[in-house]
Amino acid sequence: MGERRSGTRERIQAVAVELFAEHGYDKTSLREIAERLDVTKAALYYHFNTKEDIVVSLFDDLIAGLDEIIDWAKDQPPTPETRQEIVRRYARLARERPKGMMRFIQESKTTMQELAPGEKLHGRFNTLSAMLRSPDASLTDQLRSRLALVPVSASAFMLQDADATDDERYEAGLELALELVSPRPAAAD
Amino acid sequence: MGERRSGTRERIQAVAVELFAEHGYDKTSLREIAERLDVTKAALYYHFNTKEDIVVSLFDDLIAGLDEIIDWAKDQPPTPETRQEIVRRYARLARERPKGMMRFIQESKTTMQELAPGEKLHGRFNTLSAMLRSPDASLTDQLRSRLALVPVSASAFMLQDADATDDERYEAGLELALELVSPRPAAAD
DNA sequence: GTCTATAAGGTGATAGAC
DNA sequence: GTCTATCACCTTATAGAC
Repeated sequence: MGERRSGTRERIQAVAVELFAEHGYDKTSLREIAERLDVTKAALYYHFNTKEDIVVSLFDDLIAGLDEIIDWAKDQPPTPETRQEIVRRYARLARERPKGMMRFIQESKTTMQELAPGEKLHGRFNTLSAMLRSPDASLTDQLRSRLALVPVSASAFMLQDADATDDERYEAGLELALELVSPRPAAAD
Repeated sequence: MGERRSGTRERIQAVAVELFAEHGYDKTSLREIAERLDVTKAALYYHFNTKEDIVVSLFDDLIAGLDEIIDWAKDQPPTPETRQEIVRRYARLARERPKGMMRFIQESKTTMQELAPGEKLHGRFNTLSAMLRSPDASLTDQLRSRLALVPVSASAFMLQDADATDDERYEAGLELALELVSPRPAAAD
């Protein structure tokens, strides 16, 4: 689809996701987005029909990325190695999103669920989590598999006070996630 | 302070936290809260000066609970047993809050941070997390300690699709949190 | 302690000029 | 592709009666 016009659409997305992550979707007004871009609200409506459409366009991109991982994983054997590779691919995906994207979806679940593609995204995360555990997993293991992707998406802002570079935060998130999907030796006490 | 009048204040809090958890703070209007209680918006203003005051009253209660745990823990040796007991006390605290409270603070961080006591709450969680690790912890261990309390507050809704009772979800959250703060044996592969 | 009525302001969205 | 001007709506909050 030929949408190589002036890049305004992409600039709107970039500014929007940043503001959504910082103040939340509801508290971010179109006026605020427009001001930051030095255009008027009306200009936004040339590129997106509604405010919700902005966030939908953001989610669709992420959903496509998750689908790629799911499509790959469903043909793999359910081994620890596969699970670790899922985590690595997810980490790469998260890292490639615009700043604020993962924080937005992580900290605004309540908002998300009222949006149309929020349901879709939720479903993809469920699918991915299910691939990180065996079908007969205990309740604790189910919870572990659902928690496993959190450090990857959240390390950036969960460690924001820590003295570290973005790369180090990323590595820490990946390491913890890998640990959560790897076989655990008998517990010590 | 003698506030034993009719319990309307408490009913407002209970309804508010439920709606905040479900739709988010911003999307929940005072009209909605009032309707659910079969009173008018103006009646709410007799009990709370502003909408924000409702959420502040909710947070203050939780902060007091966290302070109790912190006060106890700061006189204990920094052993695995102490960390496990912190987790157990936090789990008990979370369990005793009104339904929706933990989900609200977990899924509405963006909203929270703009509210006055949100900062305070954030600080208490930081303090508690610091008590769950050694001062020279690696970045991954720092992340682990920050993640450790999540399953406790989030098991109820992270496992909402699972076939289990509330008690079982609670136990699973506690078990996983305990695992995250307990010494780990050498990794297997 | 709760009501009716209303004020003041921001919001998402649209029409039509350029 | 962006503008000005405007609309209808909903919000938080207040004044004053009962």
